[in-house]
Amino acid sequence: MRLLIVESPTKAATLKQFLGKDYDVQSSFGHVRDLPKSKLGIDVEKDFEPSYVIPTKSRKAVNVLKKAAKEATEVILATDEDREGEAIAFHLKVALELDDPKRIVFHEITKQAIQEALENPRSINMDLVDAQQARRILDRLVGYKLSPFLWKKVARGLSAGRVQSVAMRLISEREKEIAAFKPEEYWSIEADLEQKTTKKEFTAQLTKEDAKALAKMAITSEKDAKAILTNLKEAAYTVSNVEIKEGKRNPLPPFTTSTLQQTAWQQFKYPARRTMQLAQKLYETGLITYHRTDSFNLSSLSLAAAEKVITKNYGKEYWAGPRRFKNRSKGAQEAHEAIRPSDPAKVPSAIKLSPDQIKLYTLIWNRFTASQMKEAVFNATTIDIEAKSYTFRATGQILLFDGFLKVYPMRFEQAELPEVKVEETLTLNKLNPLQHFTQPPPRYNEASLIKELESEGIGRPSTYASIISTIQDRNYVEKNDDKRFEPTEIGTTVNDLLVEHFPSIVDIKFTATMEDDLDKVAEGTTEWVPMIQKFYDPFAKILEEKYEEVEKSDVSVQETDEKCPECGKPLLIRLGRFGKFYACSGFPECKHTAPLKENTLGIDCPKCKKGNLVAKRTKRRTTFYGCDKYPECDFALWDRPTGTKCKECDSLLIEKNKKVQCSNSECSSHK
DNA sequence: CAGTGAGCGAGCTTCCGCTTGACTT
Repeated sequence: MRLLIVESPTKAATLKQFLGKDYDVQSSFGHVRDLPKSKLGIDVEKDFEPSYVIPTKSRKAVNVLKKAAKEATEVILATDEDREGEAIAFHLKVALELDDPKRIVFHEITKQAIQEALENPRSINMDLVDAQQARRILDRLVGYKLSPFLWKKVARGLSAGRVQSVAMRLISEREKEIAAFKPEEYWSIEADLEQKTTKKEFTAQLTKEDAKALAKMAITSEKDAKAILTNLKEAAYTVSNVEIKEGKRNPLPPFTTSTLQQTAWQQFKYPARRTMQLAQKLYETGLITYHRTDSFNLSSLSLAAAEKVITKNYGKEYWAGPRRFKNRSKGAQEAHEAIRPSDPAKVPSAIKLSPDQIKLYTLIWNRFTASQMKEAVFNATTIDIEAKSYTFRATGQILLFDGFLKVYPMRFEQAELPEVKVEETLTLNKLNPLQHFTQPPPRYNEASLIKELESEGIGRPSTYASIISTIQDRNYVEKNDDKRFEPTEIGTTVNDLLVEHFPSIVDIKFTATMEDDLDKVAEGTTEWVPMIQKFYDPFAKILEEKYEEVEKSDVSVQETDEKCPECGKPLLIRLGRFGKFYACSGFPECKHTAPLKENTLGIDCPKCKKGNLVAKRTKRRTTFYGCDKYPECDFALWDRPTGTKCKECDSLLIEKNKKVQCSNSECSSHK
């Protein structure tokens, strides 16, 4: 019996079917050894020697694997072919006390690919393992050195890291751009025109004055726009150019983790976490390929299956021939295929699952199938019309062949234009001046943040969802009513502090530079210890200086003119983990605290009559409304009070599911 | 349904990336 170890139990089960009775196939459930959670675990004085432990979570898997290894004639490590996979193989070797395990890799789960892999074993690539160790150690040093700095200088429980701090910075900087943004007025002018012979109407946009493009015409006020309208009085509208071109639109590549998360957000508003939970189920059920991937690769088998499905369901003219896509994103490791249906012949309508799972499977199936379908073809018409010194332009497009759009619809605005000839004059029905204002850049949502992180090579498919959780768990950001991220006070404070004092760490390019260095380690051209040393020495020195230089009171304490209602000493505004609050300067003798006035609702507490109601959060981040005199008064409501009282019982009215009702469940008007 | 702060000492918070359940809402 030979033992073959992979990372995922689902993959193990699939492989078992291919390998038969002579093989025991087990899974490691990811990494099996890691740095200890409760301390740094790196001896910075001794060439950054790491002390790895087997986390309690991995203990069970390691025991099972140890036993299986003892019974096996041979152990084959078949973890993923990337940095992390190689490191898992190495840690398995150590944890299972293996002498000379075979190391194999395969990219497809087919009989042939597995056979080939088994015939070409190699040993563990220690350069690649070292690159992973360097990555792990650097992340630990940054995270476990900077976080305690924040505890000391801002508030306990905060955190910083190579990835999360840059994600936070993106959000923070976007907010600053929005705050600094000054909208500028501009105008456009459109002409409603009509062909004299057919009476067909269409609209054209003013694009030029003489040869000057619209942007340079600087129509920045109603006065400017009106001046043009005056100039155009009694002008003749003559067609000066007609151009008809055939356009093509190509399908998008199949999904990777990041594009699946983005699209599921755009189409269904699923948070990344939810998408991953659903995808996990689909993967375990055997319906889709592995869902944590950055690769667009498609196996030959899947391409052959796509041909069959497309010709059968849509006709031969919809089959594009096998289409392959290249990944251009930074830091892609491509250990897996793209996310696609395991068996494209399983059309979504034949699947029996929960509605949410079907929705996601359908999306994955459509995207994959469309990626192998013919491009959409359309006619694009451009008509230029001259009126005095001005040029107007009308554009239209007509779909000639839907191609992949049949399966994966994308925005396509069909617009038909009349058949006009050069020098033909048109009737002007109306000129419409339209006022616009330039818009600030939009705040990030889950989709746009993941997109930005991926394009900078920050984070990995397995971590995008957790990055989003982390910055919310730390109260650094909140989702607004549009589900877009806004920084909190504590988030802004931490970001500004890191940007000011540790600019190189929270530099958006930091990860890209690190990856270049890691590549050199993986190639064997650089040693990992000097690489880390070169980073750590200046970092440790700056950190030491900053412990001296930065004063906590400058960061998180503000003085006020107000007096403590309990003891009369001056009140301070302190910044804690959950935002700003009033605190007595006489602490610890006086323990008075209160929420900021601007956070209260301006509604008196109906129970103690002294307090004011304020929105608060539970530990699970759900909002409730309580008395600001807590703990003296424990009045609280789940739903937002309107500020008016019930006519029947004098209790507060609340807003529930967009309807107003009485907060008193005993009251006859409760419902 | 409810936190946060100071300073003394204890003990604890914290990173990223690989993988699933075992928990409870």
